[in-house]
Amino acid sequence: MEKAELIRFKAQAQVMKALSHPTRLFILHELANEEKCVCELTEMVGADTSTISKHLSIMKNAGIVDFEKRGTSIYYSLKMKCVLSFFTCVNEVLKKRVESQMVLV
Amino acid sequence: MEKAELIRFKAQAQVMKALSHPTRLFILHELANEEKCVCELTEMVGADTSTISKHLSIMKNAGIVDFEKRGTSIYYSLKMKCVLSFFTCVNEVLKKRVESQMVLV
DNA sequence: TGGCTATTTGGCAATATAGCCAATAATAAT
DNA sequence: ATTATTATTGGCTATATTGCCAAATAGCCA
Repeated sequence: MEKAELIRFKAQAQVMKALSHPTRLFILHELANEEKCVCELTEMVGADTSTISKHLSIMKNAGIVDFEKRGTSIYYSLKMKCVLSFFTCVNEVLKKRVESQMVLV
Repeated sequence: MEKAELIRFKAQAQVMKALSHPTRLFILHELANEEKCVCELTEMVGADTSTISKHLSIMKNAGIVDFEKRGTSIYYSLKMKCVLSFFTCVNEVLKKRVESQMVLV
């Protein structure tokens, strides 16, 4: 593997990793509909504010979400909507997996 | 977050996680062209055979790759080609990130 | 100002992941 | 049969991730 290739794969992996946690997928799912502030997401997930803040920070650093300060709240929104298209495929993968498990029964 | 939702997000996260490591992305990239045996991938990556075997196992469990034994070799192939389509978007994310860094200079 | 709410950051402990080596299994070739 | 080749698994250590708490920061309002 070449060095330039490795750098690119690392960068891609970082973006994918930002989409590899159940809570972050939930957040993505919510932001797909409309922007939400940290407190709203915290409430919905039922975790500590700091935990949600860190998840959002990971997604922000990956370039997936954007934020805007309004009053004391910070509203996060989905910056790269194209990531939503991943889930058609991911769900196909899951479906195929279930199907092949069915065969075993 | 509902329980059924959580289960689904966990399953999706597992698939995404299988695509969140530079080496696994390299493997994906190679398998996109043609099937490869573990020894070929090991050679290309330059890691221990056991390391590559474990990476392949993660991708196999996620339902992304398939394998076939032929002789003493085991050939892995890309089962879910749709995952390749992710990278158009991932590269857009990376491009936007670079662009916004450019603005800062 | 002082207090209140919203968010981020640092620190820490628990857990998960990665990668090497050694041991094992399965097939092929001499 | 014995030996060589290919791959998987278990074990171990190093590193990364997660999630809570506590502390710090920032804006709003009385």
